[in-house]
Amino acid sequence: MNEIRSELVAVLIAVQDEMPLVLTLDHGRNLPSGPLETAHRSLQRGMRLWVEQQTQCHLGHIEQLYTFAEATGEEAGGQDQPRLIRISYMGLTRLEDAQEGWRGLYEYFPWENRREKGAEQLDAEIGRALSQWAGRDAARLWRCAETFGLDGQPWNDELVLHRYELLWEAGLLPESRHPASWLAPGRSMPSDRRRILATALARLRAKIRYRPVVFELMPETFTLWQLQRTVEAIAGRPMHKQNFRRLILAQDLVEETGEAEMQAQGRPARLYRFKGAVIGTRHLMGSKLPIARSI
Amino acid sequence: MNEIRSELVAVLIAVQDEMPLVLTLDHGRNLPSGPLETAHRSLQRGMRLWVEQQTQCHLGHIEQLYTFAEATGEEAGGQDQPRLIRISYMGLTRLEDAQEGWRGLYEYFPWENRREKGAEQLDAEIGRALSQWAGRDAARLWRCAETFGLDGQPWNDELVLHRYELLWEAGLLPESRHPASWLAPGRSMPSDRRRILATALARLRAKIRYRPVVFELMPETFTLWQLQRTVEAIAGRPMHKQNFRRLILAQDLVEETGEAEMQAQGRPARLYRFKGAVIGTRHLMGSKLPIARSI
DNA sequence: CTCTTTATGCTCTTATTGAGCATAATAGGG
DNA sequence: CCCTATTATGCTCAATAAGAGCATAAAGAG
Repeated sequence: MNEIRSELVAVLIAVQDEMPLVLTLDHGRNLPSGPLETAHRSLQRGMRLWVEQQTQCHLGHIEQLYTFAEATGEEAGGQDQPRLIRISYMGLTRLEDAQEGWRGLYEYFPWENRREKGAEQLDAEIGRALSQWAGRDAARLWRCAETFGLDGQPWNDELVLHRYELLWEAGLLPESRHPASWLAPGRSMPSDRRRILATALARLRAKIRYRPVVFELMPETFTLWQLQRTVEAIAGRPMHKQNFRRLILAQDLVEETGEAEMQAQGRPARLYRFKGAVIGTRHLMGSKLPIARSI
Repeated sequence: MNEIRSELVAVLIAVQDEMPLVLTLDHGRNLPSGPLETAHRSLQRGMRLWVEQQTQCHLGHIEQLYTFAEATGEEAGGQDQPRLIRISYMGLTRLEDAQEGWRGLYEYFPWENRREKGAEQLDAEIGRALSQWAGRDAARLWRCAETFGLDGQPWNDELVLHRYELLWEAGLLPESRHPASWLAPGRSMPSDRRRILATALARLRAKIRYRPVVFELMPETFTLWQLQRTVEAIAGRPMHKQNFRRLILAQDLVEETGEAEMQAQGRPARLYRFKGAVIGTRHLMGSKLPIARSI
């Protein structure tokens, strides 16, 4: 049995101004991390207390992501010995107003944000670089097409981690083992931290489809349009407005507050609140969303 | 930074005679576990090598499950210090013939196997015990109904872990903190090992819906009926035969070998093989299955 | 040859999803 | 006050997918 250092890594996610944000340190180059405390009954509980103490954010849904091991100290290689275990967690929170350290998640993964027009051009550039890497290797070509929705393949928004790993293998990231000359745009992070971020986004996109965790990112009351924009922010792509309402309302997840929100223009929108929170059974209720897994 | 002991725990799963099996030690009371080796590039790779060396099983799909922490040594309590980290993995494998140590997974979770008639009676017993625990607490009652499909609620086969935890809380398991007089049937395991098993089954049931991992549990060639029985073994419930074929064939996941299997009786069934294996892109291909998430 | 058994093919009904048109309620400008 | 721009909400229709059952095919047993 070996002696091993260990730490918790937290990926805290919020949504503001229709953009997903993540809490970072060191000018966006690092993620919050801290020592492992098992005094509290469970890792998850320890994680929650630690984060809430450090950041004054109240955490909603918490989810363990992945445990990484790293050969640390003596420059890795064939060394058999000392190492570091990193247990990563994702936590969702509401952000009242602009705060220190929160950065746009898509700064790290520009290709994952497909809500605006710029997407096609970036796709083309990445596609070119990938096909250069793939060469004539059929398996590679197929994998690129499936992962990035090239050659008429549909885009699957849950493949965040697959895409990150493919770019890494293809040498298109600064953190790749052998970086190519052309690099994909986007802010990088040292070590495997950006990989942890990718894991978090993938998990969140998957989760949001079938568990009502979006509401953890919303204010107490909200309009259906705000809810939709939040879901779109996470899914990274636009959805059909009327169908979104239909699905949400059909599921009996929300109830009207009776009030309406006045904006600058247009008909006022009704305000809703999440029903599940009352009974405290949100971890069980489903929440289907009209995000096609692929287009 | 604390010094922490750590180990890998493996949940190896196979399917034989239409029953899911798990590799155990110590007469079914323990799971294989071993030291953590990070010499190999990644935990996952280390896990694979270690398992294949120990068991002579070739592992197909491998998936990290969860990392648990445990205050070990001085009887836990408010102790702040030494502890053990358990990183659990699930691995799928093919089993040629009967081998030492493999036990039926449903021996540990009889209530998860809903393919035979006995299900209703067990449901009723568990339902009674649960409603006694819930008393007049509305939230508890609601949770029991949702989790175990009581009071007309649909049964959701992915809630394996939820059900296990609910039984634990309700004191209906030997490993519960305060066991009740009536206990749910099923083989138990010390510590949190049965919880790890539940995590594995939940993850497998979820995975099998959208990634073609079933094929890792199948022989090279198989009939559609065998495939269906394997899926049913994992999902724990029966499915509609004709619709199963329709869905599988529509997805272009398998191809005919041209041969047929002769059984004792009836028309011979065509043999198929999994197509994805050839290109090695199985981790991307979808595989929708006609298991309704709930009935 | 007939009956039993299992495999396979096909249809019909019923959700569910995708897409778009139509109407309602507000503000602002003439 | 009326007209227009703008956003919210309601509703319909077509395309797809899912659930359930009947019908036919191909084998062995008697």
